[in-house]
Amino acid sequence: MLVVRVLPDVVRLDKTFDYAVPDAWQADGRAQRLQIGSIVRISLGGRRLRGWVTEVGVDPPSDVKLQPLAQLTGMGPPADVVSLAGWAAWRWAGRIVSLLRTASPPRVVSGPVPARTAAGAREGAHQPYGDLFERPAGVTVLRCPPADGGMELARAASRQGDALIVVPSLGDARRIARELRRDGVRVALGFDDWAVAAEGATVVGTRSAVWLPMPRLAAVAVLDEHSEALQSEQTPTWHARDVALERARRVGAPAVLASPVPTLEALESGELTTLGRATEREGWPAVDVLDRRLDDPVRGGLFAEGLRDRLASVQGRMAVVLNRRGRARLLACKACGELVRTSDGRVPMRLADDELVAADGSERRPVVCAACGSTVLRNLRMGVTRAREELAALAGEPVAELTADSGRFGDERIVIGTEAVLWRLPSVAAVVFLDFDQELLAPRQRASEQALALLARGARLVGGRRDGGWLVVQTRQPDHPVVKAAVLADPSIVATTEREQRRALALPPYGAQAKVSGAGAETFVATLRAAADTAVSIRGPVGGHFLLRAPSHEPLLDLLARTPRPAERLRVEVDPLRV
DNA sequence: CGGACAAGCTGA
DNA sequence: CAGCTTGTCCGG
Repeated sequence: MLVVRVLPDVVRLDKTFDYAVPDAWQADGRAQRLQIGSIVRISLGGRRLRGWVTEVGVDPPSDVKLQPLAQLTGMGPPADVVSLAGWAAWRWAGRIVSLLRTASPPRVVSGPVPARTAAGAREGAHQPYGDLFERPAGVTVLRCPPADGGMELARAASRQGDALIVVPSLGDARRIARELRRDGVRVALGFDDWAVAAEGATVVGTRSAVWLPMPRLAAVAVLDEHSEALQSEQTPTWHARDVALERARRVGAPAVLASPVPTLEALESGELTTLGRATEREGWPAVDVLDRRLDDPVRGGLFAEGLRDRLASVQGRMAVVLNRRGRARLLACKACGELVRTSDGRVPMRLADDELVAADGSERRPVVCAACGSTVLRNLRMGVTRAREELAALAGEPVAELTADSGRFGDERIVIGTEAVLWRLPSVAAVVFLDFDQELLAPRQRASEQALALLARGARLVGGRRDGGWLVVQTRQPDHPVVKAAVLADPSIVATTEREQRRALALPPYGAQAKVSGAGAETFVATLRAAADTAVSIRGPVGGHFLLRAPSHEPLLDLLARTPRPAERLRVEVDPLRV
């Protein structure tokens, strides 16, 4: 009698059960189609449930009488993806069921789709990036300029055979898939083409594409590796970059992580390649830094002295960015214009009663400017709507307003809004960051990295130096490494300073973190504390959550994996992007 | 997870 | 002691 082990599709259950394969299935071929990952229906405790086969040909336990499988629903993630899901469940302290759901076809796939013969891939005249995948299997980090859309890298990957090409957005995926198909490459575009991928194809898709079946994976490329869109916001908070790298490692395929602003995680995982100073400089636009400390401190306002000239001189559409959603308000000195910050300059301070208090509570001092000793401070906050009116007055022309959830615009030349303008406008001649200090001083561990990524996004929108594009950055910190990196088109400036700081503080990737929250957090953390693992430190509760830290992932993840979870809801975020 | 069943509490 | 809540266990 053939017995299979099945994991029911119930997250909280997290346990396998054995089932007998009905004899009739041998005759009609269903038994032969059963394999690891197959999706079946089972009855369990009187319920009908979906489940995944995790083992075929199990020794039947003698003490229980087995139920028969109720139905073979269709194909599921192949064995290597099931195994990858198991690894990811450990790596992000989640349940394998959540990951198998992500890895399963959205519609029933009863059999593989017949392979259409693809035309031979056309050889391009020039093949940049050609050698990146020829290196002995390993990880290469490609720092390419923002203007690079990644198409040539995708082509280079697909020349290796079936390539996995991961991008942050659906739009990117569609664009790359279209071009590759034009080249004659057999392409599966995301999960809608699950069955195509299962037959063997180059896969192009957003983060979930790392879970598609790829029987002949030959190369991996992750484009815009720095993008936050590559990490799942639901738990487990798996990161497509890390899953893709693990997948490449398992089959010995070469992998390239490409980004104009590679994360430290990427830089730690592979060898950095750049296109050379001259090419990189060409691929960044000119950056105009308007030092707000030089403005007339009494007039103040949202616009630097030189902005009106910029608005007038730029030909074509301009995007004006004012990030204002739930950000901490900033204070500046009315006399010298310096921002009010903690003594190490990293955290903005706010007025609380008659004292200055750091946004993270780490420091308090009397209401005095640290730079000039003045006691008169000014609030810098202003909303987008009022900013639009003032900007229209300054520019002497109509200005459109655009935010993530609202905003229609016609042919106004200037569009103001939150970060959304960088994602919703097709292309512009210039991008203005009205309040870049908001980004530089955001109370987040990755503020610098994210601020530079924002500039890179703006840079892609306006194109390279030769296209005449401009970035205009209003700031009180013109010497900040992020600003310098953009001005000099050299992201390594940020990488170097960030690396030092994160090493010193043992922050990722030089240490592991996990955020624990939810109703069951208290109980869970109590159990963790009882386990007394000296490598793992536990802080909290702060704002309803606990923060676990360890020098590396292993002790932290092993502890999380072996600690039983409480019945109440529990959210464990490993390597959270925002702490 | 959701159902089954046992133990504990309440009101008549 | 029925009727209801709460807790624990188990499913193949």
